[in-house]
Amino acid sequence: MEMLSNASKYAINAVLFLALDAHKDRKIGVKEIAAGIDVPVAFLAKLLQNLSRKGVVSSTKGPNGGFYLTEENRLQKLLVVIDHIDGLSKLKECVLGLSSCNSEKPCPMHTLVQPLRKKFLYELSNNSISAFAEKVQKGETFLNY
Amino acid sequence: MEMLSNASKYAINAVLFLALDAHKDRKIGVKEIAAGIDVPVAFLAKLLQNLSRKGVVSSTKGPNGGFYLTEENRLQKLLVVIDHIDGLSKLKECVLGLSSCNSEKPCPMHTLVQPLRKKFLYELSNNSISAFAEKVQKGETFLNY
DNA sequence: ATAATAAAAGATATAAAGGTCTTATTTTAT
DNA sequence: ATAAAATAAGACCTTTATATCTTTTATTAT
Repeated sequence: MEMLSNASKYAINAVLFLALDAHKDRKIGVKEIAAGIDVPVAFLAKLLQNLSRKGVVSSTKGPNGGFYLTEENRLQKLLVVIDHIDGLSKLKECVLGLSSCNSEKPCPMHTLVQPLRKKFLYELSNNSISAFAEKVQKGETFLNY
Repeated sequence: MEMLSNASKYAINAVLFLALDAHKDRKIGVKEIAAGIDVPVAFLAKLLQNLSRKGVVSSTKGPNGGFYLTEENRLQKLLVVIDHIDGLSKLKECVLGLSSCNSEKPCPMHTLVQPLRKKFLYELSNNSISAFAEKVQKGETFLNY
């Protein structure tokens, strides 16, 4: 159940950090973000550049530039972050690596794992970045770096 | 939800293969196992040596030697295989990598992930190697390599 | 005893993930 | 226009996981 690469973890943390702290007129530089979420700055820069190219986050260069989220960005499901960084294939392959495993011919772990994965994917593909951020703003969940 | 390393996947496959096909008087060499489950033979040899040292599987050298499972081996929970290969720490750390995350101060993914992990760990720590193998023998699950 | 067989052990190689550093490029304020 | 600030891009380095190869040790059958 180590589900996410460091890359995806960092990216999700950064996106939620931006959702909470950044706005169109309050852009945040990668150094500040990296310091804020305690991850390697150059590595995070790469991830944010990727997400920016894919339209998951927004950015502008130059003085007072930085990363931020538009309304459109915020409405995206959290799963798109994982999708663009790690891809979803690993989340869907047989847990034992069997190519023949499926619901008709389930491997010995399939009936255990399949419902868990389904729940995981369902929640992350039905809740937006905003939705997760709001749970933090309401004090229901926490991001203490 | 890529939960297991290749090493753990290979090891589980090998252990279940042994549970199904090997006995005290029908030991199986690593070449045959690796061919049987379609994994790299030298890599699998290392894994089985580890598991043998830890008492998860049994082995004897020389002609007619090979790997097999004793009754004692078979009664162990499947989780011990993962534990000895990958360790369990990764299965228990915060999915977002936050050291401060716990049930009192849950991260935004904690309430989703925690029950899934709990279920996963519960089943693997309560069902023996035999139990998983029997589901295959009964035709309830499948191992088609 | 000896030869053959198979695991055990150790050294080495390759690939992928994680991470850093340097050089553009774009934007803004002066 | 120019300098400064920040992202973008590309090359590079390190570590871990994956995988292989060679040598040693133990066991068995002859």
